[in-house]
Amino acid sequence: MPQLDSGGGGAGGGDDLGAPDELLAFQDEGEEQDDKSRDSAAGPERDLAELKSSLVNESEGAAGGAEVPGAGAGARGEAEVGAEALEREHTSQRLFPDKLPESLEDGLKAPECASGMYKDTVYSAFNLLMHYPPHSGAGQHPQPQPPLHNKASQPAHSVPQLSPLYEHFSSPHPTPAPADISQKQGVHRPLQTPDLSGFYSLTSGSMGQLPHTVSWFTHPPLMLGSGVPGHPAAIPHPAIIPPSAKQELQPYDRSLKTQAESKVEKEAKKPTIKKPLNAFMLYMKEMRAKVIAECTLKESAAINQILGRRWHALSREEQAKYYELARKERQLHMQLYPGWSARDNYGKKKRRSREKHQESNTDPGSPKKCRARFGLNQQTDWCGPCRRKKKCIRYLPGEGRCPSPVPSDDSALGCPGSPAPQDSPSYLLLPHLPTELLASPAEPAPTSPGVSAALSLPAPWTPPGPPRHPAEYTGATTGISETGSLACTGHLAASRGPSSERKRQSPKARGHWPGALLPPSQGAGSGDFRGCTTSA
DNA sequence: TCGCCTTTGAAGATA
DNA sequence: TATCTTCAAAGGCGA
Repeated sequence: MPQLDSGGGGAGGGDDLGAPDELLAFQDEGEEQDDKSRDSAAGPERDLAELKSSLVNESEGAAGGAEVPGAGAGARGEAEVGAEALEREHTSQRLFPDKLPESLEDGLKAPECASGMYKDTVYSAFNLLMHYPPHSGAGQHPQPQPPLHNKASQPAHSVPQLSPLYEHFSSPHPTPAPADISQKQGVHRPLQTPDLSGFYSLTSGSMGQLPHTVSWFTHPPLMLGSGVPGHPAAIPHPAIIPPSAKQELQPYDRSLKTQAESKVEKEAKKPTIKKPLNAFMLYMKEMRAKVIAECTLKESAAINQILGRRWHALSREEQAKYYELARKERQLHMQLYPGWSARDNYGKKKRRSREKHQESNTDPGSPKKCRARFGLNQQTDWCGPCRRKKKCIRYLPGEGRCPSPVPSDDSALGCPGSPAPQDSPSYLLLPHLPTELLASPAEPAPTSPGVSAALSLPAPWTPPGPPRHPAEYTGATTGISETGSLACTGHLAASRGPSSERKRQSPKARGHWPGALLPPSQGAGSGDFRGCTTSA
C-alpha cells in the first residue's frame, strides 16, 4: 500500500509498487490494536502495541526531519508525557531493551550497536534511491531527478553513524569499486562502460550502501549485448549469469579445452538474466553482513529468518524506501532487458527436486511430517531428516491425516495426535522454537551485545515457520508456555516446515501476516522474543 | 556436486 | 479473478 509516487509505473503493468500486502499488515496491526483497546486488553500485549505504535510514530516523525524528540509532546502536559515515556521505556526495556533506545536516540548510537543500523541502512538505501535514475523510457539514459522524498531524505543524510562500507563508497574518491565480489568469484570485472557513467556518477556516493546495486553496475559477470535483443549497448548487469557461471567463476588456469567447451556452451545458450531483486531481497543484501557480524551467524537460513523479522519490524516508511528501490530496479531491469521475462528462468532451478517432491508427495492430504505428527515437544520422535531440516522420510500411509478442519497445507498444526499446535501454539508466542535455538534455561543469554542487538525486534514476533492459516490461531489462547532463553546459535530451526508450505498459501494470505493473523492476545504479546534472544 | 533451508516479493501459470 | 508456483540472494550443511 505504500503507494509512493511511482512516477508512471514504468514499462509494465506490474511495475506499480509491490507488496501492498506487506504494508497492509501494519494497518492490520493497527486494527489489532484497536481490537485490543476494545477488549480492554492490558498487559504486555498492549504495552507492546503501544510501543510499536510509538516506534512507528517516532520513526515517521524522525523521517519528517523536523521533529525533535519530545517536541510533539508540547501540547500535552509534561508530566503526562514524562510518565508515558517512562512507561514506554519501561515496557520497551522489558520487551525490547535494545530497540527502544535506538528509536529514541534516533540512530545516534555507536556503530556497533546493531539497532542503529536500521535507519542507517534504510536511509543509505534511500540515498541510493534518491539518486537512482528515474524511469525515462527504454533505451534512454536516465537523467538525474530531484529526490522523490525530500521529507525522508533529510534525516537520512543526517545519520551520523556511517558504516565503513558507506564511508568507503561515500568518499569523494571512492576506491575503484569493491573488489570483494569479483575477487570472491575469481573473475575480473570489466571496466565500466561509458554509457553508464551517469549511473556511476549518480550513485557513486550511495551505491556502496547497497551491495546489490553496486553489483548492478560494477560487477557484470557478462557483458550484455548479444544476448539481449533490442538492447543497444553492452550494459553489464549482475543479473546476467552465464549458464555455465560456475565454470566461468573458476580460476583461469583451466584447460583451454574446458574453456572452449564452455564457450561453445555459452554461445549455444542464452545468458541467464536474473530476476530483479524485490524490496526484501534488497534489504537482505544490505543487512546480511551486519547480521552476520553481529550475530556471528553464517547460515543464511537463520540469517534470513532474522532479516525477515526485522523486515516486519521496519516502519512503513522504511519499507517503502526499499519498495521504491525495488521498483526502480525493476524499471531499470526492464529497460536493460526489454524482452526478458521471469518465465525465462522457470525451470532452471529446482525442477528436479520439485519433481521428486511431487512424486513422493502426490497426495494432497499427504501424511504428516514428524513435525506435525509429534510436534515440537517431541522432537525426539522425529525422523532423522526431519531433525536435520530435511524432508520427512516417515511416511505412514493412512496415518497422520488430519481431519477436515485442519488445513492440509500445513501439516504441523491441528492434528489430534499432534499436541504441539493445539496444546501449545507457542510457535506464535515465542519460545516455540527449535531446541537448537532454545538454549537451556541454565544457559546464559548471549553475552555479546551485538548479538542481542542484532536480533532486537520491536515488532511482534512472527513464527519461525511458514505463515499459518488464520484458523490455526483461533485456538491459540495460551500464553508463552515453556519459555526459555533463545540463544543465537546460528543453527536452523529444525521445526520449521518447508517453505513450500508457505508458498501454498496465497500471497494475500501471506500478506496479511503477521499483523492481521496474529491474535491480539499473541501478536504483540510475544513476550520477550526479539529475534534470537529471549528470556523466560 | 547438488539440493535444501529460510525469508518476502514479484511475476508467470493455472484453475 | 483468485490462487498457486517459481525465482531472486545467501552460505552452511547433508546426501
